[in-house]
Amino acid sequence: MPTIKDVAERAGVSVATVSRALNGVPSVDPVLAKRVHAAARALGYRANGVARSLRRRQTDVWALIISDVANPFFTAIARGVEDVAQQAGYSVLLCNADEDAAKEARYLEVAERSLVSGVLLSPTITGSDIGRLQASGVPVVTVDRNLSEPVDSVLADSATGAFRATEHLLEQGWRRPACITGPRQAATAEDRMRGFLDALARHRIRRGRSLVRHTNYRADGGREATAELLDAADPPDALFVANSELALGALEELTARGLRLGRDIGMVAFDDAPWAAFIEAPLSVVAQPAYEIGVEAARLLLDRITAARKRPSDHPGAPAPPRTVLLGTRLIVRESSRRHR
Amino acid sequence: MPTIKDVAERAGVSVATVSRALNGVPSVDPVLAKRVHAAARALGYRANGVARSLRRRQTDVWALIISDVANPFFTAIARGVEDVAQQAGYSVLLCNADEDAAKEARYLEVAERSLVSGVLLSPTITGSDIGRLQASGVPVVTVDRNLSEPVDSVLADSATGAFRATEHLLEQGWRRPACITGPRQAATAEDRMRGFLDALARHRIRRGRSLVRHTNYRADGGREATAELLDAADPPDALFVANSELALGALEELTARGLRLGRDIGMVAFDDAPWAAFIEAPLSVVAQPAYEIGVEAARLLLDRITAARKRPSDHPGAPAPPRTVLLGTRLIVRESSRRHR
DNA sequence: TTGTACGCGTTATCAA
DNA sequence: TTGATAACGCGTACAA
Repeated sequence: MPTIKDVAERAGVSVATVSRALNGVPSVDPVLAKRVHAAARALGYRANGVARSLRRRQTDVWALIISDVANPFFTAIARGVEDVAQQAGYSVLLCNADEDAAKEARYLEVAERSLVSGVLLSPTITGSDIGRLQASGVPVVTVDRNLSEPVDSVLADSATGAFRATEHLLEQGWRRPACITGPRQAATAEDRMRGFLDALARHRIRRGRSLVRHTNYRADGGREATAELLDAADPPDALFVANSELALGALEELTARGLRLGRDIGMVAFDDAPWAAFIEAPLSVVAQPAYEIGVEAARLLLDRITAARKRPSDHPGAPAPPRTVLLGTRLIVRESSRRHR
Repeated sequence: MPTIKDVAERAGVSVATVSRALNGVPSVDPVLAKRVHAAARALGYRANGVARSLRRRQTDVWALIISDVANPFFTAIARGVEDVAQQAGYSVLLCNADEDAAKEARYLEVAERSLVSGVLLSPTITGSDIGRLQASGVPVVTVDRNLSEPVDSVLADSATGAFRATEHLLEQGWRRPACITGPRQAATAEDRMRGFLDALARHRIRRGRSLVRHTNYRADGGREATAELLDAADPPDALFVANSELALGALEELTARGLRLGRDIGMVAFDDAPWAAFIEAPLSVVAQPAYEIGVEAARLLLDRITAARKRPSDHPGAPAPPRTVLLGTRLIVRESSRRHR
């Protein structure tokens, strides 16, 4: 691989001039600039990004650490982030924490070591530690889930979405809805359970907590929780499910038992997965604006990065306080939640 | 951020000793090593990955460039790759080319600049240019799709899978199957069409090509192609669809027209998407071993990397010739392809 | 076994 | 406007 030195030799100028010409510094003699570009092209020169980063103490990449690549909700976020990033000249490094706090921590460390210029994170647990990153001045924005410590974040209004979904089930005449939600430490899992419980309380249904199951945010968890609920002494007649992966698991179990949605059991799930409209009884869902979440988060990050550049380590003003963008959800009623007899 | 120098000062040794101690060089006095580790921990030292990479001329990250993050087939591959990578101490940088050759080229360039130690790629088109990477000695393995130039690759046997799927439709009594496949330059799109055409030929069905539609590998493409086929003079009575995204689009169009799978029209699609079993008429599919593809590809890459390390730029032997791993597919028959009357 | 000193490829500073 | 040169932080010959 040719280096800047090779280009300099071939163009008959110093490395400094090459660097300036290639980086578009205006004060370079156009004639020399032309020679430099020609030489670079002839040699197939490509700047060594690593050396550049070392010197600039910053890279043009962001890390996007999501909790589960297999979940279409998160990949939609990724697209939103990516579109904004590309536009602004950044590349995004997508990391899959796989709902595993240890994996997440590893990626957080990689991000730190690699001098990424920003991190977008959907924290596996509310206690995820971004302290080191923050300390080294790397802007962090959380998506989908927030942390216990305050930090820029873009969230959907889970609690309200869950409340409305549950209320909708109740209004349809289902008497005993249960809730299958994610791990206790996941912010969204708590919020959605909260919305569910509030709706039950509002309708004077007692002992709501006994109708809640916490599990991992994956299909297998959804299946197990469904089985457990149905095998209980007083089984539910409807399900509020906290994401589309869990819904897939619930569907499996219901199908295995020959239970038909909308007749034998009602269901609403979070996330409008691409398949939701096509299953036997099309699935009613709480749709989150996933792509927009990605876009907004990327904008927040961009803001922080440019703000940091303006205030380079000395401090003519404290950094802006953390901002939270809360986006609304939309209840899409299809067949699974309607009561047929 | 503390540097190696800070650690050295605090431990009362030279930077060389710190480097050696932290990298586990055995010749370091255990006492000093202990002091070094203590100092590092106390300062919260973390090696600057960029500086390290510059010096070592290599990083411990791989780039995995996939054609579409929203497609569960590719995310399953990603998991396979990741599991092997983690095990071997590598991080994987997931890049989403989004079926866009230009985006893919950008990521290829990022990979080159960032000195990743290996690249896994599902090429958007057979003509994707990996020449520069290869020239700089970065091992490349393609997954799912191959390139026109020979290179390590892990593929599923698309043609055979397509052949069997089509034959299955014919055996079920569907008379006029059509094929919706991906872009002309995508390797899998061609292979699957080939398998389809071979099956038609075998059953003496003429003018097979008029029953093929090329489109992008996304839901919107699937929908359009379906509409076009159904509106044609002599519409098909069954569909062979080349991936699960296209299938989603086809499903949309069929639903909109009130056509029921298995009664009005037959269908088999590539890829056993998580939802395939749950739609109204459960979808018959050609399942590809996606996770295994990822695992095998990662192993191939690992092989190349270690081989390259043993033969560091001098050449006591030519590099091993490109290897191709071809994995089998499995036809899963559900309801959508069975002929009901 | 330890420390000194150099080089990795860039960018940024400074003097000319 | 240009060029020489000093960093950036780390790993490693080489000498001690």
